[in-house]
Amino acid sequence: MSQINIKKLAAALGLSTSTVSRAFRNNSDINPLTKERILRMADELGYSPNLYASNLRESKSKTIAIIIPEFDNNFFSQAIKGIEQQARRNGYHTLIYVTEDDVKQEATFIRSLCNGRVEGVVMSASGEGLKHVHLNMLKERGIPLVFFDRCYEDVEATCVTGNDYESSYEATLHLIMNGCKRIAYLVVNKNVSIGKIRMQGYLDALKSAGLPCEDELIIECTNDKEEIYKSIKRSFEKMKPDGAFASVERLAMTTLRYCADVKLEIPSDFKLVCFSCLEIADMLNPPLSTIKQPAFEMGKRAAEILFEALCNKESVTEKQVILLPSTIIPRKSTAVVNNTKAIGL
Amino acid sequence: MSQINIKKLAAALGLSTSTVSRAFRNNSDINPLTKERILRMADELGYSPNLYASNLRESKSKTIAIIIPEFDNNFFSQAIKGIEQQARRNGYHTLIYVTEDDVKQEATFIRSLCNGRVEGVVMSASGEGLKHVHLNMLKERGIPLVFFDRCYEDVEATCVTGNDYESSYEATLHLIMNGCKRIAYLVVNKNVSIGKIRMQGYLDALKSAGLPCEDELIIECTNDKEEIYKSIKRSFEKMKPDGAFASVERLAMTTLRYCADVKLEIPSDFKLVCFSCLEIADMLNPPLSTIKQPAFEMGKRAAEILFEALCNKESVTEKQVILLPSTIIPRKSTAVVNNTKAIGL
DNA sequence: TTGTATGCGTTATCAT
DNA sequence: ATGATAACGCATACAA
Repeated sequence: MSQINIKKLAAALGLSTSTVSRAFRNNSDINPLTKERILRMADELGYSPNLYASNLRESKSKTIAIIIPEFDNNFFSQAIKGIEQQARRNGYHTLIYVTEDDVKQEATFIRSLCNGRVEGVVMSASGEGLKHVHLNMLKERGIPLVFFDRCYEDVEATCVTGNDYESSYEATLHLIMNGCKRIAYLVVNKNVSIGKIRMQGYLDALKSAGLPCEDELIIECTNDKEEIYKSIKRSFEKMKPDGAFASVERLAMTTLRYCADVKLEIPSDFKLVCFSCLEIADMLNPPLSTIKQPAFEMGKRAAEILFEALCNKESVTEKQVILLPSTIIPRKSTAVVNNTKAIGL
Repeated sequence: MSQINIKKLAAALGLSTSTVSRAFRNNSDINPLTKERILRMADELGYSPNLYASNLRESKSKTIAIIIPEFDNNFFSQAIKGIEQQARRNGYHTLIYVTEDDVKQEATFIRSLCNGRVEGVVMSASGEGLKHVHLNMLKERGIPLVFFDRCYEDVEATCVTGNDYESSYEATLHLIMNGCKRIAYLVVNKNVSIGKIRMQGYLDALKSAGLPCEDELIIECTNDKEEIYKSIKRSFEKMKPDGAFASVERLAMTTLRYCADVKLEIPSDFKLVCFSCLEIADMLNPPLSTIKQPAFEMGKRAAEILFEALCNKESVTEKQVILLPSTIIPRKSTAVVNNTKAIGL
């Protein structure tokens, strides 16, 4: 099936390719009638300009990429939604890549984007490797990069993230105020930017309340569900925490399961708060206290910044850090109870 | 900054462009040492082949598109994950488009894909308009299409979906067996393929149990949260159902909220079951009985089929319908209770 | 194994 | 307002 191209269309109309080309571009001078005639015929023959020829000619792709570490998370769905919506508004296409928390994958993806495939990248970092050379390739190619949520500190790029330190501090303090004295911190990887910052908030809150921070109350989990459960079980049995602050929703869910299994009553025996974008946190049993990040906003904002950079290529691309405030929503899982048992009568 | 291209690289090496080109393609004959020399120099000068020139030359893009109606849904996150993973394995890139349930958007997206941007499309349909001409464009261009979950019946394309009719029938029967006599059916749009099929299962189950089906127990909702709540309230106040089958998770969540608001006890006064991929359905209050679709599998399978078609271009592209079975997971929200109130003592 | 020459489909420049 | 032509960067058929 011989593809239709501009030459054939021109021939069929008895016109030149330049005229036909003009019909598909808005600005050029062309007789409205001719244009109409061309478009009609194009429609009939099923012609539309070949994308790759145009892109080659104009050296632009009208495409951006989103790179995220995972997908199992409400946060990322919502953020992507914000990015995609913004891209659509700007007439851009959106490529999506999931690294599954693998920095090597991330590097591979980035490399595959540098040959003109995209004009910009919005990304949430996948790890905390030390050399982020792969990201420099983008800069060399003049491809702007905007981080959201998880950033690499050593990379010069604007980052749209949450006020994680403050939120973590507050959430921990919230647990303390409501009576917790032995608070566990649940984290996937305490060396990754986000795990680290959130931990700092936790540590500082403990300190400011004069509570000791015990290493074994910092529970580092993997991404594997079984493993998470085991880590929690091990640490809880030994350390007997009376509360926990989970840096990631998934860890809180496993904690809830563990508590149910060992009949640890929430909130009387144990309190729990976590970062989460779950819309139905209030319908859980018990209703879960959450730190809610503005995920959609974050994605949208990151994309907006990217498109600004794309418009004024000349604009100063200084590294900016934009913090969008999270909201702490206290629910039953951290409520104060008249805990007669604990008081002793 | 004058971009580096194959000519400059060749010049820098004192070689011809063809030799350089060969170094980046695996099959061609080339002296390994030359190749190595070229690659090293390329790395140094930051050269990689221009994507659009290559694509134009080879007329292939190594890209597929995913088109989905919405993003707020666990089902789609998981399905996309399956598709993206499969694409990655096949060395393809993945464009994503969200229609927000707008068939016009869908058509616009499709059109923008027909100029060579993608080699294939995986999509979940956004509506039930009658003319799906926009999809014929794909066929004309020889771009294979695979539906997942929601299909257009009039379009000749393979569809990977759930055994929705059977699941709906069973779920409704489950409610009946557990004592419900006035069962509501909650649906976003009863004319869309999936809403229609699921309704048929519901209706047939009622019929086979000898229960009447009352029109006003079929509650058609929009996508707007407020509206959903109002529709449910209106119908529930008038029709006093003692159970409901929700074709979409979101509707069930609103139902739960409504029940809480009006102190309708679940499962004693009212039972609820719904389609949902929520992993934490068992942690809701009450634990929610669900029909769980294999979302990840569905996406994966749809992508696999697409890539098969992409490999053997010649393969018979007959319309196939592949049904992946869902699992009904009964939980407390549909449990039988010793309902002394109801029995009258 | 390497080089030469041509064309992929489009758009911009220049001429008419 | 329209047409002729060159160039975008690459990959292949063919020649050496």
